Amino acid sequence: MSDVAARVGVSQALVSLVFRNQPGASSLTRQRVFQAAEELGYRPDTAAQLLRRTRSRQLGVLFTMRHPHDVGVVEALYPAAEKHGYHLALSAMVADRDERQAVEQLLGLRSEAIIIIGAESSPQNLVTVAGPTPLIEINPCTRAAGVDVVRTANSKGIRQAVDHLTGLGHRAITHIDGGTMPAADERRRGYRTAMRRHGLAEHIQILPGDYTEESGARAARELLQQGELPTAIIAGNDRCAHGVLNTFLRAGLTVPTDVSIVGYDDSQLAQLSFIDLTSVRQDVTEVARLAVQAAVERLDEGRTVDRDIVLDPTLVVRGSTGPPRAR
Amino acid sequence: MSDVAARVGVSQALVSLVFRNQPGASSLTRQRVFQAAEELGYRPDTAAQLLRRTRSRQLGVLFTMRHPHDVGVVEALYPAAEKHGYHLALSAMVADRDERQAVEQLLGLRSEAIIIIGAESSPQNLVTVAGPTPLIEINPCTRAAGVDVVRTANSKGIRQAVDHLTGLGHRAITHIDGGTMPAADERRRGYRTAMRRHGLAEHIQILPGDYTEESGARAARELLQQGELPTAIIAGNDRCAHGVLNTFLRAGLTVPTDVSIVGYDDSQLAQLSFIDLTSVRQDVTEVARLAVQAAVERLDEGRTVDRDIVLDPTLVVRGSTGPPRAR
DNA sequence: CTGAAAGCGCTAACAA
DNA sequence: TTGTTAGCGCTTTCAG
Repeated sequence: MSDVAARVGVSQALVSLVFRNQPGASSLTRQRVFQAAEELGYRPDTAAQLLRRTRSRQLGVLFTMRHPHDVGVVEALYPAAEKHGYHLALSAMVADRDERQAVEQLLGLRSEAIIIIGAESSPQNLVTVAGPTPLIEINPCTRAAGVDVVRTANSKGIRQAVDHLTGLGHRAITHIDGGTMPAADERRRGYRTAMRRHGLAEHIQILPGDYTEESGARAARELLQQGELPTAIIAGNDRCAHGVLNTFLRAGLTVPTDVSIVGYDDSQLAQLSFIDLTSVRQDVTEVARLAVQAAVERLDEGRTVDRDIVLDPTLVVRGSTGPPRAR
Repeated sequence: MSDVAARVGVSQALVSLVFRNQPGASSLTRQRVFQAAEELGYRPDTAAQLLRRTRSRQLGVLFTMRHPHDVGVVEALYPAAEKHGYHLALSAMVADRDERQAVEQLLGLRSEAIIIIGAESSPQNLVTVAGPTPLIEINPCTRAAGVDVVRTANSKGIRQAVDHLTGLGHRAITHIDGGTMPAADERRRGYRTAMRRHGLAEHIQILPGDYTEESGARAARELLQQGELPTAIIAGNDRCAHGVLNTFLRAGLTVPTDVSIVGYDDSQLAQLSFIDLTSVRQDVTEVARLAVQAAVERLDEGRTVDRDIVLDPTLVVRGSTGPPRAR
């Protein structure tokens, strides 16, 4: 930077102003600075900026790449953050690298807040690691004090699915749950409640799953072996539904004539023409927007009380659900 | 850090040594430093380290999250980098955020080299942006001078697929390509060559695709409409194969009895029990290892000539391929 | 084994 | 509109 300044014949501070688009430099100077920078191949050094600035204007993002829905959220976070003048620092949660380590990395880079997407473990220990840095969890497993949460009303989503199916005439509706995965608990409870509300308590059947395709396939095989199939299945998420769907197709059943299937997330998977899955939509753009907003409220607007932001999901009806075959 | 030093009653420099695990501090001092840090909640500041250190020991990673294979590579990069004492800085390529911007971010953070996974555009402009920073491309679309490349021998992989299918008795083998996507060109050429080598030039049929599920589904529908199905299909990648497979299943065909299908990547998708796709494997662990090694050679061992590292792929035979039905 | 001092590249507060 | 100064938190070098 001093090279650029020397070349133009001005002070470093002025060059700094120009690069930050701050007022206080004549347009002639601006031009000359940019030209000199171009010629010298100068690029501002983020590390030095980070060190010197009072604010880093960086949001840390903790994510896994294994769930299409989470991927969608990350993608949506970029424009959402930019709108408020923030940058994103990414850190992946992968095997052999626990969440704690990932958080440490983001903190070391001076992230002002950390957005965690679909963490599988409790945020409690992260709170102690993060200290005063605001934490925002998207679709967490469990809540913790001091953490903002953005999530969709899972029970409501499941209720919509059950309403839709009963409206079509279904009574034997089975749920394949997500075990201890994020939001699974709420979806399970929502299923029970909705079934009771429709007077279908005796048809309540919950099979264990973990949001993976294989868990869906396993559950489907189990149902096939039992011989007594339900007329509809609500899977814990789209991936699980995918496993159920394909396993049934392979077994020669037709969907939705033999069985109706509902997923959760309305991820790209559900939208594929040959999957064409009725699914409960969580709007990733909206989720991302609200997560960033929560961070901004903490950082720029002085909010200190926790927020629990709940979005209403919407059921997207596609070709995997229909009336049950008359029996 | 000065707080910690003051608390223990030593100089900052000593505390620094301790945190970097450098020799030159007594074990008593070490203990006391760590304890004081714990009590004060001290965490070394990455920005300051980055600024001061002569080497950042950071590798930038540019990636998309949409292809399961790429995700696998990113995950494998963490341990590979750590083995050489490097950290990873992640930057996603998403819509509205071009590769150039992503590279700028990584460069600003002082990445010593940048590993690019499956970029869809030519690396040529990135070379000018990166300047002297080594670039390593994993499965690129096109090669560029000054860039190391790690890839699998795509033509060899396709040849193995063709060999496998002809060995089963197939003659009408169609390829659904990846258009302008990474490695698609080579796979297409490999297909043509292998078919000719088996004297099946007249059976060469290439349908357009783009590595997405939908492109596979589209191609499959087209084949169904034509009425004249090949006995086997080699898809450009696993996602495409997935679209083909499901579309055929939906249409009432059985795989592999009616049609055999081969994918490419051997991603998690192919490994799912209900997909069970014969696929050409690219070993992500090995790819990641070699990419990091290429960076290390440039950075620590003074290599300046470009390298083109080609891995041998291996065909993983699963349930989606079998002998053709006698006609 | 330990400490003092310089400075990485930049920004913020002030002075001109 | 521009320049001066001080220092962010750490590492490095050199001297004890």
